[in-house]
Amino acid sequence: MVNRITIKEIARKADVSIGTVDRVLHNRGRVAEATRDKVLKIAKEGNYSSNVMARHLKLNKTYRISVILPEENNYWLMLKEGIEEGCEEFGQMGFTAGYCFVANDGSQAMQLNQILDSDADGFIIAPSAFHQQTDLLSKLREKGKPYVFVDSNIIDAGQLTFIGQDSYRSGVLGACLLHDKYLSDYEIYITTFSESDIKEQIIKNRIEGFRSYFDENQISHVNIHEVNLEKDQITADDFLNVLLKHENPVHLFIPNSKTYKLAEQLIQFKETNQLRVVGYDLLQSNLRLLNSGTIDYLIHQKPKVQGYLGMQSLYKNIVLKTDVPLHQYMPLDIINKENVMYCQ
Amino acid sequence: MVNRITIKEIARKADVSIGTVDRVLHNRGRVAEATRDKVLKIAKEGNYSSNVMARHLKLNKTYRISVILPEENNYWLMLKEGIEEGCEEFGQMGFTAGYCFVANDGSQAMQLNQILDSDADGFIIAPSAFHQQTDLLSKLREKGKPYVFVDSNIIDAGQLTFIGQDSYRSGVLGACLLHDKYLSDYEIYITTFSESDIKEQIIKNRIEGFRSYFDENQISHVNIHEVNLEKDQITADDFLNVLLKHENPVHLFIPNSKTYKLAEQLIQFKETNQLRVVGYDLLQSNLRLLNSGTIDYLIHQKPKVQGYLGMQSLYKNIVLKTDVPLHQYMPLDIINKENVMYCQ
DNA sequence: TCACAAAGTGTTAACGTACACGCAAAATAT
DNA sequence: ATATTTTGCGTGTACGTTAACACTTTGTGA
Repeated sequence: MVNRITIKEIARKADVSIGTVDRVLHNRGRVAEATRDKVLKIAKEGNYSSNVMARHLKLNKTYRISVILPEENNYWLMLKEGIEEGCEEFGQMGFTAGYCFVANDGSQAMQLNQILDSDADGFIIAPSAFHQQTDLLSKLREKGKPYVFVDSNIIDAGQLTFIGQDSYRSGVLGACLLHDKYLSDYEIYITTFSESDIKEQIIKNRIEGFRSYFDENQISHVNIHEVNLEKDQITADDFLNVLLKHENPVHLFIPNSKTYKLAEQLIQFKETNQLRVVGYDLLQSNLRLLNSGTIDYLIHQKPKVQGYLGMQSLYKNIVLKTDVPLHQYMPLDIINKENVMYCQ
Repeated sequence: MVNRITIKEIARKADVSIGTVDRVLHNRGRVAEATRDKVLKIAKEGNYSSNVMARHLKLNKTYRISVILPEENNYWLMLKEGIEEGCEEFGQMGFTAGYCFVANDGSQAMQLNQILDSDADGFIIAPSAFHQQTDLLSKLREKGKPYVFVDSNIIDAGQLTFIGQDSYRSGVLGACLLHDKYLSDYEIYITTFSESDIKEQIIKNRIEGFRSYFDENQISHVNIHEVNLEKDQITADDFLNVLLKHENPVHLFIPNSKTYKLAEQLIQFKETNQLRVVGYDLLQSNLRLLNSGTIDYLIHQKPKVQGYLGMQSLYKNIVLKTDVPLHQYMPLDIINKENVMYCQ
């Protein structure tokens, strides 16, 4: 990186003007084949790469990043925080971000069209923000605008990169946290709620991973139940009664961020049944339950870091023009009462 | 950050030349009091901050960062990796790093003097690299060079920032991971080795935190033992026998990265005693023991991220000239077999 | 043969900053 | 009164890149 060759030097070595070198390097034609080859050879030998500072100074361009998120809750605001941090760091390069929280009603299409019209230079998208079908992505592809997926992925959708967890493995981890070797027979309840399609898929993966742990390790003293409270039309109180009726001890795996929806029931559950509760995501409400000892472990996705990495990826793509890996898997963070205070 | 006022604009508004504005902003004198005030007022109103790109382009300066680490093992090489990543990202700004692994013999002073003479622009230092007393830090302070501590801290030593864990809280976490509510009386062995002063302090903090967990939660069915294998002159095999003789089940807390030194004994221990082993740091050898199920949890400090943050902090200080927090605490990462593959 | 396009190349002015230099006016010294 | 220094300020150039523009030379069609 140090002592890189400059256009001026290439020009001198090739005995042409910097204008010609520029035309060669930028493929804007009208250069004799022989000259072209000579310049390219020298550039390659000198390991030329354009000076980002100088280019940015000349172009004096600002880059607007449009961020598309589902709702303005605690979780997504943490992601936003990370993006803001990125703006601060890449602000010198002229990076700014604008946010759109997509409404879950008829106005989604209109909102997304507005975003398209605003013509940003890059996008950070949480796919679960798409409450209905959309052709936003294909339009972005047509325009050649880079977009990054955070939190959840869509396979082969032309994204620059995906930043998030491997949901299958996070399920395996959840299982491991609920595995008790010394306990004789015990029950595990997997509790879900109905969600949007994309989230549904993530939760399916988590559950698959969760079950695979017990299958692959041939653990048979565990009885796994799966309950979708909304689909099965069970109230939280009824569910609590089901849990308490068991003679065996009971563990709980809640493969979504909505643990808080069972808050009151969980507190009661914990009073009589000392077994573990594993949930997802450090929402404010979940944090309270963690601190009070109601939730034992949360699997955390570091939304703030996701946001930061999203900005960083766009910076690398747009400004540095370097490659970005297609998958940037976030660590599967285990959070409990004792390490939550240093959790990013 | 966007649409910042430029020197030229300030000059126009103040009805002076850019040279005068420059003299004011850089305090290089020979400006009339009245002019000075006028320029400063306009600069402040326009929220002036110098354009880092332009300045860097003009100065065309490269920054050399000198990295001082204890030894070239797995752990510190991960930290180096993070620094290299930072070099890549800030390479456009002319950042490069050079490494010095300090020998643990008489040549330390000579090595450190060489580093001083090489006259780098910033330093990343793992304080445990100082095997003997040194006045390197005071010399760096005299020269006004910024230095960052990673891994372990020295209080009030003039560092730009410290990047690492809160060792006390990490001990608390370790205790939590070894806390079994349903077990009747059981034993916990805290196993240490002799270390350099600075590391000794960290380990003392971890143990203090560890013990405080059981004290504060008034947990009395746990008997905690502390053994320094080197000081107490106990061989690993003898230690194993001590563990196996207990009638109560036994947990192990090894508050340093040297779990691997007990590898064979631990494997035997695990065969008869199914209780948990908690260690520190994802060394290659510890990783093997984790994957084989011998170690249950490792508390991980993300050395790679520490390295990256070190470079980032120096970049922010040297180039952006922004403030950096004095403490940047790393998360207390819980690593087990199931999440180790996505661990940074 | 001339006009005029096309191909191939060079020149130049920015972007915002830093800093050396120069020049006038005022202040001081001789 | 003249010489010299000091004070206050403006000018110009360079960093590396981009892109508009201008200039030659050759090719093409009427």
